[in-house]
Amino acid sequence: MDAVAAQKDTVGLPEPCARVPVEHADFIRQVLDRIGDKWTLMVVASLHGGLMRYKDLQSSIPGISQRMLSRTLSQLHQDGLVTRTAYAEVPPRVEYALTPLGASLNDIVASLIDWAADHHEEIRRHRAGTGAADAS
Amino acid sequence: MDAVAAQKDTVGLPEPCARVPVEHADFIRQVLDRIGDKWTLMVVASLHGGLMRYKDLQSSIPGISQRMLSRTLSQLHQDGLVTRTAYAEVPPRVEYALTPLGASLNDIVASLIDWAADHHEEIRRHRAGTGAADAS
DNA sequence: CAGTATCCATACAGATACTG
DNA sequence: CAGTATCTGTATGGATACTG
Repeated sequence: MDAVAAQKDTVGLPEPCARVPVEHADFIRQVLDRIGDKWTLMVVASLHGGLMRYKDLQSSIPGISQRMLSRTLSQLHQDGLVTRTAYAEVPPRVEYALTPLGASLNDIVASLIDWAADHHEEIRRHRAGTGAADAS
Repeated sequence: MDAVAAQKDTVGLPEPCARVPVEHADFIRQVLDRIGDKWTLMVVASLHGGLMRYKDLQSSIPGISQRMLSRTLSQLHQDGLVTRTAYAEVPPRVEYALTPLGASLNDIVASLIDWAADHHEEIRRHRAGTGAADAS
């Protein structure tokens, strides 16, 4: 019945929720825009083990192209999340690694990946039949 | 001969890291594709307080359009992350809320927002001058 | 109020080719 | 090996109009 709405009305946000919901959405927006692209989190996740070279990263991330890897790496470097060490030697070698800042993000990324690993089946089940009988 | 033969090892991850890096990238990919859009995390974050109606959500998330809100909500509902309760009455009222699954994701989203709030200044500093002092 | 459908702009992303 | 430039396709996302 209609009693479901009795638990809490005033759908706005009159409560003193200390969280940062959407009021300060500006920097959330910025962070989301940065990490919300197709590869950033993958690269960060790949870097969790330590130093990695350009080609190793590319090998590590199946479908990524040079362009996307370079772009992502540049953004990450610009934002101070990864370090870039270039050895201007005969065989060019460039190594990337997470900065402490990047590592802190990686911690959350790891949580996200963990969550994905833990719930992707459930999501797929729901996607097949949204709370209803199986459709396939 | 050059030292190209060195690529036989270390491209993968020789360490016994129990994490799920990029080997099972398929479902990570799926989850990232879903939450990696422009609004999903914002909507989830907005729903953290409990039940919310369509219009309230729209008011809560500044720049979102009907299309994007509907889309995002549909995806979320399809994936079983939010519940949709429609009262097909004279004044159409539809309420959305996070499911336990959605709430578990919201926990990570909260961490992400917290991280963003905590480090966005640092990121901006780096973006202004990448590791070096700004001269301009 | 809630939501969908259409049209349109752009940003994202991939393939290729080229350079250091 | 590492990385950039160009060209192009596609998905994302926004404005508007319309329906239940």
